Amino acid sequence: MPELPDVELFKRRLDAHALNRTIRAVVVSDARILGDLPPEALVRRLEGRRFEASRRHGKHLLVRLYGGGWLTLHFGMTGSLEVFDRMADDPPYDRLRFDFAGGGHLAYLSRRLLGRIGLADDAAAFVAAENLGPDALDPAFDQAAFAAALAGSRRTAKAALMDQAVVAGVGNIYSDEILFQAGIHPATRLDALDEGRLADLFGQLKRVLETAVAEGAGSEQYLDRLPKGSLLPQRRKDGHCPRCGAGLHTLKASGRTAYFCPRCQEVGHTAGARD
DNA sequence: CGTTATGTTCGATG
DNA sequence: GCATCGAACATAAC
Repeated sequence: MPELPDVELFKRRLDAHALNRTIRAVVVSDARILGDLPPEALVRRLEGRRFEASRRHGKHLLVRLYGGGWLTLHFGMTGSLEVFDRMADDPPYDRLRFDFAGGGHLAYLSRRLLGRIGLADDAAAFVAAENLGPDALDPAFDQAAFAAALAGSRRTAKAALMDQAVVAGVGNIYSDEILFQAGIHPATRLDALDEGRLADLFGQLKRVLETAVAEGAGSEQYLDRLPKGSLLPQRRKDGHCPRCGAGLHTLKASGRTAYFCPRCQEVGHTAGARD
């Protein structure tokens, strides 16, 4: 369930329950989540040590270890972090678990195993190696940076928002909300947007994500915490536009489904008009 | 049985 | 070079 707002929730959970606590054991119950990293290498690196601080960059969570080095977590489509006290409460799809001295557990859950956990020496180097653009909520990521990242691009607005190299943190779900709030049809080509529309898009990108984080909403859970007038609680077949009541439409873009209001989101100059 | 699913990568194609 | 599409990964729910 991970887009930027979800990962922010995971970060807060980890910060509240796992920082500064001695890691008594690391239990890898499905090594596939580590990719090529041998489980013993991770265990050796973490056991007996403590997490010092965490940082989120887009959909990635980076956790600094006392003494240097970072644990990196990415959640794929079905990953999450959960905390619990009694092993009887260990949730399903627990792939890797931290047991802390004095009690308490933190588990990385993932049904489909599409995410990854790893180690990194340096956070900035990791972000660069992953080819991630600026985090969507980084204050240094401003409108000028957004415009620069999109300059000359002819892709659709939806594709650009979801490109982690352009801006890190937005996925299929929240890109729909951002485009809805900006009144832009998902298939609108970027080169059809004038400066004002691009500024609107950037403003909604920030506002939608800030609001989701402030309200503690995710991309699947807690959608009812989003303000009235949000698309996401209605984002389903038979959903209706929260603004005008029209039935929502969908379109497919490289395997993903976009939901949009056919009346509130201008078609504008769209791509893919050949079919 | 078929379709769809919050992510990302890779090869093929236009 | 740019952009898109479909398949792949793994595991479900409907």
